[in-house]
Amino acid sequence: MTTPPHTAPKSAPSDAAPRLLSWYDHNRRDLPWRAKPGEVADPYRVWLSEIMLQQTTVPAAAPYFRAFTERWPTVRDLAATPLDDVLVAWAGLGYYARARNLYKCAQVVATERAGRFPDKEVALLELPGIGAYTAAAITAIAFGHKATVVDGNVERVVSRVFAVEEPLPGVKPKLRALAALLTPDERPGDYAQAMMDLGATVCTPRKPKCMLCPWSDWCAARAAGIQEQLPRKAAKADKPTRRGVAFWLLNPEGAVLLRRRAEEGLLGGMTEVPSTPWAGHAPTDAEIAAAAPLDRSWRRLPGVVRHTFSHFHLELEVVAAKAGDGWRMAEGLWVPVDRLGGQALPSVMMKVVRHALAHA
DNA sequence: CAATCGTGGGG
DNA sequence: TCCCCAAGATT
Repeated sequence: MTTPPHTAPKSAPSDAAPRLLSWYDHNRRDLPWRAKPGEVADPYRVWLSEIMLQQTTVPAAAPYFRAFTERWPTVRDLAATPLDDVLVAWAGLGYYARARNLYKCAQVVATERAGRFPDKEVALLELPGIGAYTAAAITAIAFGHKATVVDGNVERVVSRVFAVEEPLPGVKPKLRALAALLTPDERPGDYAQAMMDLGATVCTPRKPKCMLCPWSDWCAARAAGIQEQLPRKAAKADKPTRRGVAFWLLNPEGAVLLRRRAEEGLLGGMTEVPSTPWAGHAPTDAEIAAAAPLDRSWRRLPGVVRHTFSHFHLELEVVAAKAGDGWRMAEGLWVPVDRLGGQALPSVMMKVVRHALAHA
């Protein structure tokens, strides 16, 4: 990789890593998946936590981690359970491909590797749901082997200390190379977590607390006064709005009609309240009639359910009906309203349920 | 390789 | 209210 002429030479003090580790030792955070000093890390717990933490905040992941590890203490326990139980337990956490890949990975580790995770990045990368970041994190944190962990925190820290002004995501390879340059041979797991802790608590996206930073004395971005502007990022595409109509159908036994979504794609494998397709336009009467699970007179409930996914906004109207005679003709599963908690309902569908119960 | 894939909290 | 963002992976 060549250094652009306008960029200052990259260098770090030789004691950069020891200083960060010292900071880490004095600012240790107590997280549910983190081994206490002297404890041996459990690769299963490290793996599970890293999957849950992908693009997910610590407060959001923590209760799920506790529930999973209590119910499935080992990877073999997880592998022995039905996929649908895992999807129910994951419901609400988002990015459901993670849950499907988590399950696949548990199957492979349990059946082909005797319940033991590989301790090398190249082998970890072969497993479902494990990419460059997670492979490095498991290698360093679970096995104590040197690996360069690069997540959003590390990218931010590195882009600042070296004042890298090229925008993400194009500059990722360069940031990775710089991060590798900083990575020490000693205490690989602690160093990886220290970098992420630094980014999460000190070198934050907005208002970084440079006064508390162990690297503030050599941080190039701080010296230039541009720390709050780094890392630069390419502009994001704006989110379109999609619209649909959801069908709240109750049978004479007080059960509601639900369906299982396709295994792939958005909310793959999760449970839903039946609806029209979600399109860029409000569904027409014909589209509504075509999507209705039964030919009934539907009553429109007041209000709209709004939800924002990763790449579009959704507005759902909800219509309701009593199934009456012939309700068994409808395709799907009938679930008593008081047992909806046992279903793999993603957050958007929980909103629909709450809306229907409040207005129906 | 750009797009896809959730959710909830914070400014 | 709205946009930003969080311990990314997959195609």
